[in-house]
Amino acid sequence: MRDLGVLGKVLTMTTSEQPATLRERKKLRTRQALVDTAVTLFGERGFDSTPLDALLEQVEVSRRTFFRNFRSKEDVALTAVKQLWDVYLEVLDGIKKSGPLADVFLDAMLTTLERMDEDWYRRFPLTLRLIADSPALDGYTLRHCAEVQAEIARRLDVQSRLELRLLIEFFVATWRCTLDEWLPDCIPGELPTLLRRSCSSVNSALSLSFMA
Amino acid sequence: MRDLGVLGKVLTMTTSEQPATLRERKKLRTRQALVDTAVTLFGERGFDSTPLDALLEQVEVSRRTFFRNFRSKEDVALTAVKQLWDVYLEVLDGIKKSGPLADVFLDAMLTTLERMDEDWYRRFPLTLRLIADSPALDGYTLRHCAEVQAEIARRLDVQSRLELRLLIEFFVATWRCTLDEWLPDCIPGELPTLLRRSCSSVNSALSLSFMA
DNA sequence: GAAGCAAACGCCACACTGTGGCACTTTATG
DNA sequence: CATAAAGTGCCACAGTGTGGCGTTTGCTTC
Repeated sequence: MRDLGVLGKVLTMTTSEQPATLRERKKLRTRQALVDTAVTLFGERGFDSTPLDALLEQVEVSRRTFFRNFRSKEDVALTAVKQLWDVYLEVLDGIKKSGPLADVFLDAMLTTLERMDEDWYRRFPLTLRLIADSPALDGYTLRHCAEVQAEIARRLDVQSRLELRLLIEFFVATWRCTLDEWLPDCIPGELPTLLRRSCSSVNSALSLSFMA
Repeated sequence: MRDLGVLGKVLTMTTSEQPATLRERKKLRTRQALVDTAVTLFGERGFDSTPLDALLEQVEVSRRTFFRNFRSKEDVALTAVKQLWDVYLEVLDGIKKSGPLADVFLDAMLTTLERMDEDWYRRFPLTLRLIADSPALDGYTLRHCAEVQAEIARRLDVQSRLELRLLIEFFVATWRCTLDEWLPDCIPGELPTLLRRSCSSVNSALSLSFMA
């Protein structure tokens, strides 16, 4: 529970395992409060222009406690993003077997999207808007993606490391492009459709030419 | 000269246009000193563990002056990266005409690499090592890449925006993979070779499968 | 249930980054 | 030479993130 790492589970909300001890439940409750309040508060007042103290005041926690749970102001804002990739890595471990890797990556994401619960689908779009409005948050997110990509590569075993690295980069890039298309409306049911479309556009994208 | 934007020319070292006025030459001299000292100083003591004051003290500039020239500590460290993309955008404007876009992107980068001077090939590897050692710097770099990508997309005109966006993402991702392969030795002459190899691996990467 | 223990918390002080105000110096210009 | 403008330095401040340390709170064992 002292993980706090960029990888590794951040909040155990997806598997809904209730911690036995009261202490851990309390701790988890304040973390949840911080996450929820952060997304809404930053959404109202803007991430960059909202001091961390405003969040701490509202949730009534000291700064010391906050930084024991999150490594930075960006960290708490991006919880939804981290949760997605945590689940994705779990899913990938479960289903990686055979066939084209590109399909495996896509299927894993589709499965991941099915696993996320309603609350996540409420917070995730809010988080995406925060990212779109704050370059600092965007940089932090991209960095997180890079670490996830390295983790994916670490768990797979193929002939060419370069080609594996490239494929992972392409898949995550495609995912991010898909999110940009999803962003305006953010209808949960459309996300898998958009992702499939993006993936099926990859080949024509590579052979793209100038307009006539 | 008051640009300071993430895009747009940072230092006019590539085209070597001497500013007429003494004032501008002075200013440029301090900027050069800051850039040079930053790369070496951060290289010796580490980016994260070197306070900005150490740099200011060595160059003998006040903090106020520094922040008039650079927008952040990361900014001055990444000058070489920014210069590369500045030149790339220039080159792209000059040669974009017809044929497959993927080839255009690759050719533009090869031309760009030819245009960079010896001093840049000295500073760029140092900068890459700084990035590899500092997550904060890495995030900043990725964010800069994203802005460059948006700028490239803005300057081109093709049928499908999504496919264009994808292709640009893929190219830049390929470039970053190439840099990782180049990093250990950093022999200038090998960079074009490695880049060509990465680009020619794209298709096989997309059809990658698990090991037998 | 009481004593003891460990985890979590709050408070305080500090280092570092980045910004704004204002006075002072230097350079360009008439 | 005088004046305006650009550049600089100094000072103070807001915000983020860290470490020390005493105190509270929940857990454990008798």
